[in-house]
Amino acid sequence: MVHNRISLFRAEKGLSRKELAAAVGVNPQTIGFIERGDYQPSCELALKLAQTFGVPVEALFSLSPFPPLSEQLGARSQGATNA
Amino acid sequence: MVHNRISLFRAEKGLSRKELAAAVGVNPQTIGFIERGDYQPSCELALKLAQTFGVPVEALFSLSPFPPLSEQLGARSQGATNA
DNA sequence: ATCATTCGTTGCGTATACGCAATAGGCCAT
DNA sequence: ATGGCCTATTGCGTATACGCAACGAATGAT
Repeated sequence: MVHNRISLFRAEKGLSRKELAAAVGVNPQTIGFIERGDYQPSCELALKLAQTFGVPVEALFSLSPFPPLSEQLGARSQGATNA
Repeated sequence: MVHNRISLFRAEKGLSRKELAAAVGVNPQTIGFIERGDYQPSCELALKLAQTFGVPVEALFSLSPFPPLSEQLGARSQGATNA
């Protein structure tokens, strides 16, 4: 299964699904389906999405689950990676 | 259209299509179809291929054509990038 | 209370990614 | 000359990615 962080990046850019869909040339529903994992994109769409957000494909899609943002940004209080 | 450099990396690793197919869990014909652009892989397969070769997806697949190896490796004699 | 925007979902259609089996040609052994 | 390995291709089947239209619900602005 493929995990993705599209909604995260979309939120950061302040884009609606409609806008993101227009940017990569698909239907807004398609973005929704992909975001919630109903289906995974083609390689081409993955490249376009990564290009739109200015990140590598691996930052958007992954074969293993993404860590929560708190962990990745170096949270201290709850004791994660750097205990 | 999506361009790819699978055959290049496969040649470097000395893998047959059968072996590469086994490594990523598809049929050997599927590798052949993808290599010659008959169809493009899913995002999941692209991730697995990139993982197998130890490169980012963008090194394997691209929305724009890949430059010839000679150019990328800094050829001098025929006058390319660094004239 | 209306209206716009966003999102979730469902249904139906088409294109295509993939599996599997079969065939055929090139090349390199023996 | 036979046999293996690699590759190309074709045909047929299924799963799924996508388009499009429609509807319902939630939010926010006026």
